[in-house]
Amino acid sequence: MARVIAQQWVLHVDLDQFIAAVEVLRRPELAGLPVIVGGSGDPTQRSVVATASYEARAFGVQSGMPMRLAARKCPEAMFLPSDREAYEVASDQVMAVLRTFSKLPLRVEVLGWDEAFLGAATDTPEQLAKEAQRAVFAATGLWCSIGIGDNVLRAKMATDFGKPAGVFMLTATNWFQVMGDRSTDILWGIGRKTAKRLADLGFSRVDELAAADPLDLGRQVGPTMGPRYVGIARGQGRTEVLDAPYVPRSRSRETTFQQDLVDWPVVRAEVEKLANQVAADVEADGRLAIRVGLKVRFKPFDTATRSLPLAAPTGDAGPISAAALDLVETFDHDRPIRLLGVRADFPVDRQAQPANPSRGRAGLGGDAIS
DNA sequence: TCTGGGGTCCTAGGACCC
DNA sequence: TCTGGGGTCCTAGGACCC
Repeated sequence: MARVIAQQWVLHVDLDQFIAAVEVLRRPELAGLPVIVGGSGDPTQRSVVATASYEARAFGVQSGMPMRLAARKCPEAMFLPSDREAYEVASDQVMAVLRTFSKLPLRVEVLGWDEAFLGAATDTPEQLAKEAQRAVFAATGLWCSIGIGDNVLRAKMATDFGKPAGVFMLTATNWFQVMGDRSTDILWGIGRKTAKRLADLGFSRVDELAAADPLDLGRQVGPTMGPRYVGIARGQGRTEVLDAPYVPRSRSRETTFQQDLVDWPVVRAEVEKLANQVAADVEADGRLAIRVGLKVRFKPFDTATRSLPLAAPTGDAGPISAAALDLVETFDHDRPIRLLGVRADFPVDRQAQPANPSRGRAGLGGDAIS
């Protein structure tokens, strides 16, 4: 008798209102109330909403929204400061559960604090998803939603339909039925700007973009991006879950000042501070930087960046901050500064496979685009 | 827009070279 | 100087994601 091989599935695990949920866990009296987390917790300061609880979202508060605006929409909310360390601890617990809860061999690809792909060969993916939800809740008190797909893109897109605390499956079979008439900007990798550009070219809906000729679109938006957008609209994506460790391409630190900087010696001092932090991060990675970049955001909100190769690869604060200070002199000294940022780049190893392509831009690939 | 911080990747244009 | 035709590298900016 032929041995039946279980089907390969991708599960996308996404914690529900993660940051707000972690805050409510340690302050149970906040349960059921509108909670908004971001910045220092003072909604009159320059910052944005990191996460709003479902109760706060009912008032129109969303992630990424300026805190001042959130405070206007929902003045009775509890405003809390963002506490990275607490979220990292909670995230590590969740990822540890995902690596161990099942007897099946699983691949785990971490996408961020509150997201991961699971790769598994099973004929009962819904059952596996529910086991994962129960295991995460039992260990951490946090609920997650899970999207199941035949590749990473479909799994990722499925999750939103399962929220909160549910499971949803999206495959080649129901992709167009579920997604076809939606606007392209809900797709992973297509944002507001690109959706507008595509709409101007006649592709507003997912099914319209999916029917486009990849090479034609490539001529209009670039040879890489054209075929990629069409592939995304068709629901195509990588089928393997990559559990290789994440290898950063760069390290950066930036600060938005509560009052714009106008005093150049202060600007230099802030750049040096940031450069020293970046150098410490580089050193902690045990790697050598080859290039340093400086980002300057002027009043009101226009941003410029400049960068310089280092004379020799280094992890030392001396040359990194010297390069950042050289760069700062090339900018306009007469304009108030809202933000400063320093970045160090590592060499790109063209041999190495992207260690974790789902960080940053959408990590697609896999299926050929025909 | 009142618009954070930490990342990744792609593209266009200029510089440079033969 | 009335100024070729690539190829490649570097840089800044833009778009996107969590």
